[in-house]
Amino acid sequence: MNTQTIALHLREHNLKVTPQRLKIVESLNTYGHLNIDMLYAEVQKSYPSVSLATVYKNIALMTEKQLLEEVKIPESKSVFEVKKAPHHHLHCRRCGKIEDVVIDCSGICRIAEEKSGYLVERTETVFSGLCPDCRSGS
Amino acid sequence: MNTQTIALHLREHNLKVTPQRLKIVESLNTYGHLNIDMLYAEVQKSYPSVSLATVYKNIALMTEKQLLEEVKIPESKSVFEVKKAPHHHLHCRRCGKIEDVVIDCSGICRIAEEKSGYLVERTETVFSGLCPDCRSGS
DNA sequence: CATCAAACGATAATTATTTTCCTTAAATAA
DNA sequence: TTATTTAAGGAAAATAATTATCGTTTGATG
Ligand SMILES: [Mn+2]
Ligand SMILES: [Mn+2]
Ligand SMILES: [Zn+2]
Ligand SMILES: [Zn+2]
Repeated sequence: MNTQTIALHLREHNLKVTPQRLKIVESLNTYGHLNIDMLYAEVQKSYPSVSLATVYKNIALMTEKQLLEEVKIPESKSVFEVKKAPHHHLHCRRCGKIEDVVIDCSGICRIAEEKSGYLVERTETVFSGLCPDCRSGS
Repeated sequence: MNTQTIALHLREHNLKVTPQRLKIVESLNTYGHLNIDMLYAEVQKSYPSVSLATVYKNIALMTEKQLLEEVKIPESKSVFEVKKAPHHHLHCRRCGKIEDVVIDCSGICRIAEEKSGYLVERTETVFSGLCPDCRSGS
């Protein structure tokens, strides 16, 4: 996703296109999943005078507008990502890496509905363990 | 789980059996999943002079000792529960109810491993939607 | 009951997040 | 291009959440 596309998305949501916002979204495009502190550090690289409040305000705003999404990971800080098609997450307990994985969960989802009587609209799964690198002791 | 059993569990982990701790665990037994504020309010009912710090300290301690477990729910505060066999959660976006559901996830778990090369040790799923009550407009 | 360490409550300190308010800059139209 | 409008930025204050400190109390043990 390039700058033009990001700008377009911001405008679609009636958000002004500012360099700080572009940088936030670009950082997320580059790294996938970042927490507040990492995001602040990234933006600071390009805009040393950026305020932490600006990062907070923009993340909150863009998350509200469904441009970004918060992912809650067991035993660690929430990370944010650019919203995309529904998917699930892998989390390495050793190096902290977070990766996407697309899996069809309709099966267990249907079972959950049958067992509980709930109407399930959304399923979020986090698989925790060891990534390939950390598995092989490297 | 009765008071004696809870006391036993506390002692097993070298934790002194205090009325505040008993009340915390009893509250979780009664309500299943509670966040910090609800837990503090519950303990206050029996011990009006309890300190919020005591609740925080005990939750942290008992979670470390694996007596309790934190559950992170999308778009809402973390809740705590007494640790039990692995299971998943249902969350009603309307009334906030949180329920357990036992589902075999070994299938999608294996698929996640194959797709990613990760070694998956733990799978946490939160199904969000509407509980039976909220479904039927009540 | 006496002893001792752990836990408690009160409160201070720290960390995280949100709000305020004035200045700056993006969007839009002249 | 420039002027106007308004949202967004930065700095700092305010608030919320969590953790640490410390003197006192209490549970465990003998
Ligand atoms: Mn993702
Ligand atoms: Mn549960
Ligand atoms: Zn790893
Ligand atoms: Zn409900």
